[in-house]
Amino acid sequence: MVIPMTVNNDFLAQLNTSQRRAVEHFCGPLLVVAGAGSGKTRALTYRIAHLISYHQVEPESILAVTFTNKAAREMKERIEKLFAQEMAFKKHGIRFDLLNEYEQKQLLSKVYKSTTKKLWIGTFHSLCTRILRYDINKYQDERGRQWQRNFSIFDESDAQSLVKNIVTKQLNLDDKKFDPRSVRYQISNAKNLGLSPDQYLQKNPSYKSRVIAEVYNEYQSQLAANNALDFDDLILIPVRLFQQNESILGYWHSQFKHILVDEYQDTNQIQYELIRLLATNGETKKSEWNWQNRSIFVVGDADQSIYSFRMADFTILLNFQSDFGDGLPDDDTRTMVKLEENYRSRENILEAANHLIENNSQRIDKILKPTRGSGDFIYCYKADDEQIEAQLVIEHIQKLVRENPELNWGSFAILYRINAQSRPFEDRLIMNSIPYNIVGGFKFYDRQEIKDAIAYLRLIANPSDTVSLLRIINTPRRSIGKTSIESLLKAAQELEIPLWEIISDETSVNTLAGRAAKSVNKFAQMIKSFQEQLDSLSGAEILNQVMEASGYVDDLKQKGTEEADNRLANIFELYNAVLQFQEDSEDQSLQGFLSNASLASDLDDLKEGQEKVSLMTLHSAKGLEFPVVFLVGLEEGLLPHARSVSDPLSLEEERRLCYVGVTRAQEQLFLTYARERFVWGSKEAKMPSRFLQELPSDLIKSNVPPKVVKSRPSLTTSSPKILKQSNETWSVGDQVIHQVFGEGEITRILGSGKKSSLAIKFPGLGQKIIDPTIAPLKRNE
DNA sequence: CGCTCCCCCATTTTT
DNA sequence: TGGGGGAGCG
Repeated sequence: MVIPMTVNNDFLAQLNTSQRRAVEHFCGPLLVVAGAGSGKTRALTYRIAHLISYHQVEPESILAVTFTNKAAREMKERIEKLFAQEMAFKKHGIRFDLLNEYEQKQLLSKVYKSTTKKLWIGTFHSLCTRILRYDINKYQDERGRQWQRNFSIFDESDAQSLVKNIVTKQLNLDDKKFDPRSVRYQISNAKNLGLSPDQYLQKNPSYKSRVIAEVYNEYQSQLAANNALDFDDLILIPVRLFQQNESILGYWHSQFKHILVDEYQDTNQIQYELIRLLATNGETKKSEWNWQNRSIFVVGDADQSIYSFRMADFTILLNFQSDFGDGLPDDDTRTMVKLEENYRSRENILEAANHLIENNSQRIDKILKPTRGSGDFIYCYKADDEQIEAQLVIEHIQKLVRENPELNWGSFAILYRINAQSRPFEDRLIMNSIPYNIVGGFKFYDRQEIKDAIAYLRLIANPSDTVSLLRIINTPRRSIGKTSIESLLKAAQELEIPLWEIISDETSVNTLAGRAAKSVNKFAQMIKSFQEQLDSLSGAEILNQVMEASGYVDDLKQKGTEEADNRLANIFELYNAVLQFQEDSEDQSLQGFLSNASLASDLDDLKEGQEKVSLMTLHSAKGLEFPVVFLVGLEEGLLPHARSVSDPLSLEEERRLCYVGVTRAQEQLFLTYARERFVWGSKEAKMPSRFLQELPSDLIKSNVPPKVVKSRPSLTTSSPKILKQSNETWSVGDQVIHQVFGEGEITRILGSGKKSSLAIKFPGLGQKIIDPTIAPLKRNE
């Protein structure tokens, strides 16, 4: 598809110099250091559009890796729109938004078919899944284990129970000494470093590691037996495959000519290895690299690296210059661009953010340069406990909505360190019937009935998936009891074949299952019939039919409880999700939907323009922005989290987390903390977070009298005035309580004598002129 | 053999 | 504070 160059000139004109350098980059390596709100998504999308329309790059040879599915979707949509705008001008000679709805849709769908559909945009996990659906059958691990293309993706709880079973049942270990959760974590970390069980043991020689390596090894065997992979394998296996098979690597290397990585600071070793292999074809000598018609373009911000618990390593970003780039100092380099202009937040917010992050030692020097006005103060409130904290925040939101027509519920975000903090806010939002959206916590796909339904689908798609089989063989009740299952399972284990192979064979079942045989056979027959129709029925049809045929729906209908009704509704919602997926991706296969479902995150369905207050963790908030942000629970032990305070590096990550929170705010930022808080059912006294002291005090208005009273010289142009009236004396900087407007601070004294009045700034309400002789004011101590 | 009740344990962040 | 697992009962 060829698009006229005139278009490019249009969109390039909207960019600043640095953005333009990034967008116009064609071949070779480039690191884009992109501060919060500096328009990095714009740089990414424009560059992709530019590659295609100006440099005539084939869309299918572009690989763009994002951190969330949502980011991937947004990027596709934005690129789609860019091209549609171009085409509108070219074909109809008018602006895209002036076309009627039908013409718009038609253009978008045309662009989708010709361009965006062919782009490889997605998360590491989803892109790797796509690669594995082609090539996993060519892979063999160090112990000869193999997988088939229809592999299942095990979620964290599947993985967890597998590990737990190995630790406690198979190896009979003391689960106090070998906590299954921590063992699982160790295994995950090993995989993220690219280590096999043996390599892990070699690197950490100790008794404990020997045991963990043993569990790891057995865990891999069980995954293979289920023809299943965990999240980490999705990336580890392509890397191993590329390392062991030159021609497969060669194929994908020549497929992906232009590689873009968003949130590069959050990549871990194995992801880095994947990118390195694809970009360089595995050639380690830098001098041998051929960048002709190829590029590696990464975008990131070390100050927003908040995923080290997932083995993310921002030194990978810090090393980009020496890894891929020219390694020259900042002023001379041609392989790095810094985006420092911030288009999101008010100056006061940026100043606070810059000030805070300067307390970190490990970073690339970079400041956020304001492009908007200074804005209001940052307000900081101390509450007695988490209930009062929530009340304060919600009342404030109501007040702001009442008094600012440009704000609606969707303008607000409440950000916290841990999910458990959400409850009091939720309670109060419900009490006041304010619509809200909570991201995280329990996910849709974690619900029992959804996991059951998915288990049916997984078993149909992948008969080796014994974990799924065991989940649903007697759900709903088919009087297939423990003992019958036990004996079938034992046979399968002895023969080292998947349980399904026993269960799907009538004779074997008759021999082993006793009275349950009839039920087992009937069940197997049902699953078989769906397996036969795997290619002829769509995912949605299979789901619909299997939920009926299995008796799952009838079972719930018969129960008739409110809970059962809810579950039915959820299953229907799942059905809608399959339909939606089929429509969006044009992928009708069950397989496609299952992969998508496994990799879906809660954040992905956070819809914009919903006019709902958003509640989420700081981690979930990355990449988002809101006019008004409440950063809550700023207490020692919470932010920074108690588990991080003893380690300087973790503490820096907590500070980055706080920085991420601060930089989400466009217009106004509120900070809150509680004096005491319920933790595990008992009240605990809390100290204000150390990060509060790291913010510039002259930008912050607090409801706690500061120890040293500082007035802002910039606000009082003349020498400080004092207003004396009746028996009260008022001066600039005084904290007051107004009967109607609440707490405020005197910012100015106007006039003199009888005619004088006070300018008082009320948090969130702005500045008001008040005559203290008419409106009673109280001093706020 | 399945269900319910009770006790104990756990909370950092997530693709 | 809630969910999961184990024990005991119907």
